[in-house]
Amino acid sequence: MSEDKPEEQSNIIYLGKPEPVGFNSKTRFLPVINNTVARPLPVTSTQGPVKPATRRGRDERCDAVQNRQKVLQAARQLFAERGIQAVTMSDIAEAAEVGKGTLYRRFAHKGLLCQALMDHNTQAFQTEVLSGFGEAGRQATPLGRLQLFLKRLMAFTEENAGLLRAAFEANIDKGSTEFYSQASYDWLRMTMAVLIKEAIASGECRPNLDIDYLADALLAPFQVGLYLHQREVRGFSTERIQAGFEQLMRGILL
Amino acid sequence: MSEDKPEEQSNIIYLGKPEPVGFNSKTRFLPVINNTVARPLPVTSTQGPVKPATRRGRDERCDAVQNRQKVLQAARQLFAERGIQAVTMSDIAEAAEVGKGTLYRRFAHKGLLCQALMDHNTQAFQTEVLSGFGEAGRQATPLGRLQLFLKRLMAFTEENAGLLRAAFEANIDKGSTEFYSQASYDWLRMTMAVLIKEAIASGECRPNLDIDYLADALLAPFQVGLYLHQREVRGFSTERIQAGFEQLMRGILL
DNA sequence: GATTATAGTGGACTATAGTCCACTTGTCAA
DNA sequence: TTGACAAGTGGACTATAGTCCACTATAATC
Repeated sequence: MSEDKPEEQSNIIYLGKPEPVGFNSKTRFLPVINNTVARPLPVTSTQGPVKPATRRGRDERCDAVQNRQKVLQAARQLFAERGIQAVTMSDIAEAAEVGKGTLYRRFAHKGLLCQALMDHNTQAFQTEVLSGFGEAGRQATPLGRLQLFLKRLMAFTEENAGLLRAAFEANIDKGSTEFYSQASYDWLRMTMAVLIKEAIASGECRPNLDIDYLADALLAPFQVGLYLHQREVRGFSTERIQAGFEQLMRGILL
Repeated sequence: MSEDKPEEQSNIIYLGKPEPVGFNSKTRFLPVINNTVARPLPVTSTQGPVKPATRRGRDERCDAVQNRQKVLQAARQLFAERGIQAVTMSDIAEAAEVGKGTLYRRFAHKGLLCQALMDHNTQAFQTEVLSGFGEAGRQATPLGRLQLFLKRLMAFTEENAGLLRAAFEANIDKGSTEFYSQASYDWLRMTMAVLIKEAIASGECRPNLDIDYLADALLAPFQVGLYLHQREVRGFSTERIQAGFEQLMRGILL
């Protein structure tokens, strides 16, 4: 990773890692760290004052902070006006009144910019998961929480469909396998793995499962391209998808 | 679809459609139609003489046929020399000694060109599936054939990894949901659906499954980006993937 | 074999992504 | 305060994808 390039965040706090403990454990309700912007940001939000220092301990310059905000604001507005696909990086730079170098320094490509725009929603999602889904989650069994997680993932996909789609496309453009190395996917996978593990521990799932494989495999049907195809092109309802997935978890074999 | 644009093939012959009958039925061992090149081509191969006429009944011009061959040959060689990613469409046009207009008329983007280069392998795959996997298939139960199918799909993915990856990336570039509308994916899904249906009929799978949903969901873990990530980045063996998928089909619930 | 409609051709051209680097600004520490 | 230097900036520039269209070759028809 080069010195001056936008760095991909990796200090997300995972559920149950490195020593997975009970999902309900108080100690696990940790803050979620933003994982979508170019630089480490505080827990609060993309908007807030930037505290975390760079390698040498120097604060992010305030003109840089301003420019980041101008870029995000311009992108939000242009996306709303013309649709995400129709907006180019140059458009955004121009509307934000910054140079392309500045834009690309923060957001190496449109996908990362889209991820940054989803930041607030992403954090809400992560926080909810880490909090164990509030009251509903506390009353549920581990398997119930796994199902709550997937339901919440579907809702997240629905409400961020446009940005997720654009982010996916831009990320794939950088290499189709690298998508699965991203922190955001990693977080989904780790969360899924913990939830499966706990469902095994509670006796609701079979023992001796290949958890790491199954975490991937069970997330795969929710991959944004396929999910949106099912919803928009094939006309599947969310209920149908949920029910179908339920069948998958139960297994197709008699 | 505009008149002069490369058309995406759609006259694949599906297993068991529109009236699905027994997989073993002799009548179903139909020829497979090429689904990867810009124009309808005969069953035999991309190389063979071109017969099928255009809408008005005129044969494809022989200079066009030659140029198609020159393009494919040039692409094959350049891909081998420099790697697929490093070769641009202009490189290919230049090496094939044709103009860019000619190149794009046949292959609207690199993905379709990659698909055309896999054509031979794709046909071999489809033929094998339609033939019921030869002797091994005839001795297997419907569920056994479903497993043979997925094993063969994995082998196909392994042997065409580079082209599949490039084709996937280029296709996603045109819209992440459209990938799943392609004839090639459609063929996989329909095949999967028939195999599940037959396994239900034979009593090996639960009845009342949402076959159309499950066909997608069970193919999703084999999506090329995820599969190659598991193989190359995470170091999963093909055996591990097969075993994990077996667990998925059995269901994770106790 | 001449005619004609039209498929096919090629390369100039446009659009966009993304890089590069000389220059400017802000922060720190002396 | 100020000097040094890292961080940040912006726009010219390069690379590539993909379009467009005047022109050419050829298959079908007369």
